[in-house]
Amino acid sequence: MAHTLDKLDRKILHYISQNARTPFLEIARECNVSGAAIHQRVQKLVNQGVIRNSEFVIDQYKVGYQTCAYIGIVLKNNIEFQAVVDHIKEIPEIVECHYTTGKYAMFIKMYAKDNRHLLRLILDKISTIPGVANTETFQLSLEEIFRRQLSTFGVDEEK
Amino acid sequence: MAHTLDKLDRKILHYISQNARTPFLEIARECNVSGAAIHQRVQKLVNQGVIRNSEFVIDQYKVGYQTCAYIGIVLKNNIEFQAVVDHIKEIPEIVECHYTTGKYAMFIKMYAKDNRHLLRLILDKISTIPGVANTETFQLSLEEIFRRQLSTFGVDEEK
DNA sequence: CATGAAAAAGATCCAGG
DNA sequence: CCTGGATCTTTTTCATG
Repeated sequence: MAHTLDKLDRKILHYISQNARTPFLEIARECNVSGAAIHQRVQKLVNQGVIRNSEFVIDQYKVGYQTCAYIGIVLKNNIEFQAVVDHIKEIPEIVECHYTTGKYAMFIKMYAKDNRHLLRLILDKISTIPGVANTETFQLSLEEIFRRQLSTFGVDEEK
Repeated sequence: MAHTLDKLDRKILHYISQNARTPFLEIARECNVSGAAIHQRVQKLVNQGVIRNSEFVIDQYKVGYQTCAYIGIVLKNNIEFQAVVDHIKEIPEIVECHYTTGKYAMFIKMYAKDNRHLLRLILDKISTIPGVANTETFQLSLEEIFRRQLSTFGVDEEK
């Protein structure tokens, strides 16, 4: 299940997970291997699915989305999750969707332009999905304290 | 505050937010402009802070982190947030940290290798931070339903 | 699996409109 | 703010150890 990553793999992940445009040759120099080696390793990691994709991270606040919230969703009894997920997926403002154990059936992360927009999305788009019993909103303050990627890639597995 | 993005800016953001290694020349072809134009636009977006950074997205499950949780944190009265944040930042398994309004003072996202590790992190690392009154954990199921970036960049602002 | 060298593709710079 | 072209950098391929 968990892939075995050696030191070089982890070093590569460390660099490219912080900056997807780091030149492979630069990583190669840091690691004292050839550029081709980095290229082959990255290729392998992509094939193994360890690397999912790459993306430029956009500052949502600067493109007009001033509000963000986590929302816990409680479902009615005997509801088929997948049907609800299908509806969730149709709402572009929702950027993450997870199943949870405990209090809520699902947990989502959603952006909105402002508080009014947030309320409209919850009342008009989410609460009206068949099967949704109720929701609880945890509104995040405008200031995101930090956001980063996990950087302790499989430390302790092998050497 | 919110930057005005025209159609071309949005198209560029659309492509590079899905794949940070999309060649600019390819985007240029799609948009019927020169490669230099894309280059200049991206530069501008970076300078404006609309583009924050780029990253390769790692599959945490494949590198040994089987568990993920959102955790709401309640603080004791009269606690200085920053001191708590400083402690939070020291825990590498925590990948997001936000202030929240309402029930909790803060909301974090944290990865762990397994349930035992998760519990250890909560009890030994988080609960012991001076000022933390209590925490509530929403454990996410192993299967992340989806995760994507917001793709409706400032739609409706200008043309 | 790594290497170095060669070929192909892309990024960056710049003068000009 | 765009363009085309020159130039420099990076990626990718491949034969070899």
